[in-house]
Amino acid sequence: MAKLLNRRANAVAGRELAAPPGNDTRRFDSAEQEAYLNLWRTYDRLRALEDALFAEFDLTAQQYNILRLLRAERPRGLPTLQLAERLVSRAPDITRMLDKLEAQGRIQRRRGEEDRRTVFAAITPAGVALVKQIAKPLAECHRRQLGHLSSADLKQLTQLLKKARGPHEGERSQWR
Amino acid sequence: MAKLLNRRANAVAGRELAAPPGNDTRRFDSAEQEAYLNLWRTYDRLRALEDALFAEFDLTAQQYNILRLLRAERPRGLPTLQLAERLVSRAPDITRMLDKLEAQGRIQRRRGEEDRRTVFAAITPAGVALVKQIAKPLAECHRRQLGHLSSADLKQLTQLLKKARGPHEGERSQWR
DNA sequence: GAACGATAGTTGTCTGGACAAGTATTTTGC
DNA sequence: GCAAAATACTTGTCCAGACAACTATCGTTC
Repeated sequence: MAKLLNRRANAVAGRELAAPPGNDTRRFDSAEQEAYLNLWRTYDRLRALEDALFAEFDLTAQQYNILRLLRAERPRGLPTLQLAERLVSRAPDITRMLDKLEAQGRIQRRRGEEDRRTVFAAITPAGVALVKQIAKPLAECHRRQLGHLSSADLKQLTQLLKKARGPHEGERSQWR
Repeated sequence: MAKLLNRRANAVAGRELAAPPGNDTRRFDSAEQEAYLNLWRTYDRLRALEDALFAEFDLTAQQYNILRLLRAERPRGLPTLQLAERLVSRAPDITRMLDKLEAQGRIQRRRGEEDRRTVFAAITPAGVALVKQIAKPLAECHRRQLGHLSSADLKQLTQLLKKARGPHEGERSQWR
């Protein structure tokens, strides 16, 4: 796009908003804003890759994460709201997400026996099979997403991301 | 959450999935996956803060970004699709987003004169006033989001995020 | 042990995002 | 210079996510 972008940059030059050129922060109001918008953008780009893969299996990223968590909790499963807490992003519609997975035969639900308010969700053999089937293409997808980063970069990125959200994780969060 | 998490960790211990403990990667299949899920989670947490702020002004984050971009392109504005390209995350429904902003009096639209297929969107004085009004609380929000990171951490995080999405930005992207 | 509040999900309903098909205008090929 | 292809949106329609109100069950209090 070199050409197009340059044209645009020129078009803007000389306007009141002009900021010190050669400064990467010129389009941003602060370093915090720049970091946040880059976070958003990077998430959006990488997410698009995953979404395309999951779509092939008629699944969403959140649904896959539910199956992943339930596979680790076999065979008992987890109560609905505990499951929701562990998901990557908050899910006020956890009930309906589980409805769909159940309709697809990928999970099962049953009332808790001690506490009849709770509903345990557990992965079915079909669900496990699906997770297995996705494993390899998903690993390849992760490599396409981030495989170009060195191991050190990956580690550092992960650390910085944790540090960035640190103050915003609840005390009880699984993500602390 | 220390207590709760430990309780759960114990509950899981001894199950088939048990992995080398003391290893931060234990819940993940690869370093790439760990980085990606941390990206997703961090985005989700920080985003929640911004959303709450924008909601006070009856605005979404995407809408604000539209106004921000248009303010930088005063007074001419931008053709609809060029605007969509520059947004942080892709927006197939750019038309309706602009519909709403127009209905709220925050932008104006007019047909292009040279090319009557294009529609230029430009920010109105009311839109500019709104952006100004939000500026201060938003800057505070950004400080709450990421103000706990050092300047060096912020810079490094931004750099790593750019590097991470590098191969996934189109040639013509504004975000290269 | 009945009443009140807390907990665990579920359902109603609205908004926003996604894909695809449709319309108006311009550019291209011959 | 006209038909066909490309461009720049717009509209139809569906599905996912969000908040709030609702139901069922449990714990607590007196």
